[in-house]
Amino acid sequence: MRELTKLMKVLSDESRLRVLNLIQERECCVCEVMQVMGISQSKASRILSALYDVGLLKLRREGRWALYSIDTDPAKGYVGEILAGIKRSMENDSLAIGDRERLEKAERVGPACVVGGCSSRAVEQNSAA
Amino acid sequence: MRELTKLMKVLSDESRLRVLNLIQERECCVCEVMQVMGISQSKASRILSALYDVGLLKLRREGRWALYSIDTDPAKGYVGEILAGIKRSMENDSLAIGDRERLEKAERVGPACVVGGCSSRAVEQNSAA
DNA sequence: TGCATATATGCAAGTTAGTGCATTCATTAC
DNA sequence: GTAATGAATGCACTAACTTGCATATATGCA
Repeated sequence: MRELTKLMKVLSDESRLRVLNLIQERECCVCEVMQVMGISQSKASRILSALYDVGLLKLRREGRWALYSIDTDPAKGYVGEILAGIKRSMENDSLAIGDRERLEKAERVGPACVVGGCSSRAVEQNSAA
Repeated sequence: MRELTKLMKVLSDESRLRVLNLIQERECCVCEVMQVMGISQSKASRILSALYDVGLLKLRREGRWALYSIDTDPAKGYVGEILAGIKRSMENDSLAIGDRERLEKAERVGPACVVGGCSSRAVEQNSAA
């Protein structure tokens, strides 16, 4: 029960749901997440850590990059069921669609670029959807 | 997205998940929920209201009683998917099992009894599960 | 060895959420 | 009508969460 509560708590934040949506699309590094969502590096890192801590993501290190992807542990079928529901609800969501589109164009350039403001196109939106 | 976030927020609290578990079992009134969970009347009412507000429950009035049950709106299939996952995770949870067992013995006696302490057997537990 | 880059984290401030108490509302019975 | 009962809610307080800023850690490269 504690485990379920923790899982649901992590999934109760819009930013985290949006990031989950990205990673359900493909493996991402921290800098890609911050690019696409237009958020700070610390925020992106914390979101990924939170999703990781409850077992939703797995981490693969490649050089300096931390690459996160969905951890499909077959032992916990109920998690997959919940994730499937979330994914389904985001299929037609305009905000989620926009994020996925930006993800296609995202490059693994590192956070420095974003700090400089070159990716200001992807400012965090007030979720009109 | 806002809608999904609101839903997940409501489902991110242990007490609310436990109540959901009860109502997935059968229709409940406020006083039954407070009996089974050993919580205050205002807390029980607020939990049910929260679940109701996001569309998870429907309300039926019978005399002085407010009877809540799962609202299975077919329009939002993703909600059913998430609920199914939650239900599945609670099937083998000891805390949820205990709640369901107490629900079998619960009577619709009204909150006055609980305040007096006659149902003190069902004190809220610190979720050992 | 030293510097640059990608990520993680301690701390502090602001915000939000959960809960008990008391009160109010709504329905029924007298 | 009034009283009683089940449920809902305003208020105040505490706890928990979120986030930005600054800093620390870790890896790669010269």
